[in-house]
Amino acid sequence: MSDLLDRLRERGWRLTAQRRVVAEVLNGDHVHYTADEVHAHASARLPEIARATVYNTLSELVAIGEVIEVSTDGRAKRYDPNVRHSHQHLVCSRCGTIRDVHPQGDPLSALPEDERYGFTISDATVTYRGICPNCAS
Amino acid sequence: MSDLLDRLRERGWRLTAQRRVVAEVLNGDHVHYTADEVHAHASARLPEIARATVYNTLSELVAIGEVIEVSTDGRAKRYDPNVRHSHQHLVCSRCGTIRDVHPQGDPLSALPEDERYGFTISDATVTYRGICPNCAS
DNA sequence: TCCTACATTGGACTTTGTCTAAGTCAAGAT
DNA sequence: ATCTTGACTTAGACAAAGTCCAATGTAGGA
Ligand SMILES: [Mn+2]
Ligand SMILES: [Mn+2]
Ligand SMILES: [Zn+2]
Ligand SMILES: [Zn+2]
Repeated sequence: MSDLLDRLRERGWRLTAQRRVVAEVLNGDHVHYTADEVHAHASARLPEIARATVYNTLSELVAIGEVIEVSTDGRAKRYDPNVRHSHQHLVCSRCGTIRDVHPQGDPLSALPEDERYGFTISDATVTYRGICPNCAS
Repeated sequence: MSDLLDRLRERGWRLTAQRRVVAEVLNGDHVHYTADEVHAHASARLPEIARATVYNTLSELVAIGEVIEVSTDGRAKRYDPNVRHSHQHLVCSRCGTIRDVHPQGDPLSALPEDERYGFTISDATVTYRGICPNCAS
């Protein structure tokens, strides 16, 4: 569970107070915050941080590959610091809770050649949906 | 390739001029329009149709299961009249073109029991991403 | 310490979608 | 054929999520 902040320091990323708190918010397992949630958490530590800065920082983290953008529904995108192991997501249809999952096998190999339409395919993302134990009870 | 309009008539759906043109727009293979695109196409036939009516109609079509809502990116949702055969999507990362695909096997069986976190899983959607032949050349 | 290229800010703006109150109409009943 | 009525449509206000910009601030190298 290498810390996002550590990874950024190693890269020699220009480190401002704002970028630091954003990186600190994006830490832990199964973390999938929206930009607004990141802003809310960051504001607790650095009240004057601007919404635009959170968006800027998240976009840059995604661009350099240190954070993944996840859109599980048609709502706000979520930001995921778990880039170490490629993974997929399991989402509760009711409350929106998200868990990281690691399905076996390669979904890409399940797609027949005659259905590739000449595309150069680079990636397959899988989203599992269901009801979490909390919402079921 | 049963026509969406036919399916709606069979259901005894209240048929207005507005609903008719929306259903006519959502016809064909690999059709995945955004609400705005549906509105644009519908306006060509019925200029006074309101944006809200398009949204209302699409929501109802989704609710009764005659159209599927697809969100491949974090942008606008897309509406898909192909509900006959369950399918997945192949998306061009550059131009956004979408093709229907039918991968082999059940992605659900690839998810180990110990990674289900007590969820009752009902569905798995797969999105393949790559560059289409048009964008590659 | 100074400089400056890069980061931050607040607010306007855009895109996508929802909501409501008032007007219209499809289709069953007479 | 006309009436009736609940369902449908409309315009525009509103909301959520995200982008853009010109002015201002600052991290980090010289
Ligand atoms: Mn994740
Ligand atoms: Mn489709
Ligand atoms: Zn839940
Ligand atoms: Zn393309």
